[in-house]
Amino acid sequence: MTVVTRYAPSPTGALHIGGARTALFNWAFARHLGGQFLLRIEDTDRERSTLESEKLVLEALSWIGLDWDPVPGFAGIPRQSERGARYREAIGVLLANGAAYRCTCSEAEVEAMRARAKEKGEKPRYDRSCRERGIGADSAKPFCLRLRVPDVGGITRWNDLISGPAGEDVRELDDFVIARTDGTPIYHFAVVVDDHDMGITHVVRGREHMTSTPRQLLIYQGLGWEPPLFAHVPLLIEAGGKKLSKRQDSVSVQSYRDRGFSPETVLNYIARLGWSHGDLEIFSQAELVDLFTLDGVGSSPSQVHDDKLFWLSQHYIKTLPRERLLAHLQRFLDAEAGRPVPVDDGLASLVELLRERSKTLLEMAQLARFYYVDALARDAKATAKFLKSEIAAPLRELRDALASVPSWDRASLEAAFQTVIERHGLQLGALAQPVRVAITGGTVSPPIFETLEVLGRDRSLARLTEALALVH
RNA sequence: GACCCCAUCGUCUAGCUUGGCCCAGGACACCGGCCUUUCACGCCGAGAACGCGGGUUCGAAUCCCGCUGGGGUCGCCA
Repeated sequence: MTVVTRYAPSPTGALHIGGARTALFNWAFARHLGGQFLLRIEDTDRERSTLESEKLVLEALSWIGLDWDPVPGFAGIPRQSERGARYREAIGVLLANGAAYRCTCSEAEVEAMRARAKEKGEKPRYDRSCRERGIGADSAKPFCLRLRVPDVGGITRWNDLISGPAGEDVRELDDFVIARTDGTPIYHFAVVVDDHDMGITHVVRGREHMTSTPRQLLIYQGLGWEPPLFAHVPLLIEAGGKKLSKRQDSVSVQSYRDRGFSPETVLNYIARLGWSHGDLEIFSQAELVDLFTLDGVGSSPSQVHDDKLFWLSQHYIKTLPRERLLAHLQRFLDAEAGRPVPVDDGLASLVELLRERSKTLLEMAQLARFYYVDALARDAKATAKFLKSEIAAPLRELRDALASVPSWDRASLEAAFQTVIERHGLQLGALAQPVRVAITGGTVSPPIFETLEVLGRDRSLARLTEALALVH
């Protein structure tokens, strides 16, 4: 049997990391087994769904490296908003076989019922008053459709692929609405029809859907369909312990990207949130496909915490192939400079030197600033501390020595420094720091010789001269 | 409130199915040290957890019960 999974976002905002992780698990699970991974847009809530959100979500998914398969029988990605006729058809089946009935209770009435139940210390629910009234399609009052939940028959059960045996007594369920007064289906109903029509074999989704599984099972039953297998993934929670909210921009995939994390980093990070494979920490996309199984998924919720994220980020910055790193970096370079920054050999070499010094792409672009910026802004504190009058003479001598160095390479630069520090009885650091401030504007950079080498003779000399004027 | 779920270092987790190899392993973070022209990287080292209480057993992180704590769900939202 071919495994078919799906991710079904509702396009009501950016994709957050929890959604991305659910998508990843579905994707990796399917790919590992050589199956299909499908996408579906759940936009039955017309008020909140937008095309921009949809685009954002799709973009985020491909950004972390997920791809999806075409859905047989559908042109493009299925969207619930376009499946009205199919839902009506399925509703007709339920009505015909008595699994659903019409209810004319108003919202106010239902609310009152719930309040009453709550007072009695019961679960708030609909009291089934329309159940046996046999209301027809010709009813004068507007009606919605409710599922007739069997009142005998005990417990709905399924073997959750992550939680193990699960189920709920049907007496806990009320006759829930499956179609609104306007005839449009409610989520639970649409999901069942969609999953069935798309041939989904495994539903891998967040734990928050656990309690609605019995209801969906009942719908499958009413329709006479075989339900898929379910796997409920533990929730992702924020540092405070609460469920990640959809409205939190800080955890959107987009914002991780903007903070300078590579897609490799984000993918690896979310993979390890709730899933593990022994002691391994680093996983490429291919390794994930290779190793991902549902029994690697834990059963308790995980906090989203930045510590490991930074470590992973630097790991990938250190190890990514140059081309890929530069491709990731480009947008940060451009943003920092406020114009397109061409990556020449010097900048490429600088990036190599910066790999071990940058935790994020953003940080890397900032550290490289001195290279691609026209007018260097020198840090005031650093200037005050290192460009002092006593360094004027050595600095001037160094500049002159550098000006006449035979070739601009590490060895020659080092020789020039050596001569100056020996004459003045200085430690290398005593001269290197002022030079660093002179040519980079700050106290932090790659080793001084490499930095000079990368900057080139003309610019280095010019900046040294500039700095000499600032000596006080 | 009702129902459901969860519970190992600060964080992510291994171990739990098939009790002993676990006075609990790895990783991140933190702290200390080494290296060092700044910052990093790297290397070495330290501290740090089985929520509590009962069982069962020769033996429990692992099995059972209770408690506590945390979370999720109870919509004509998805």
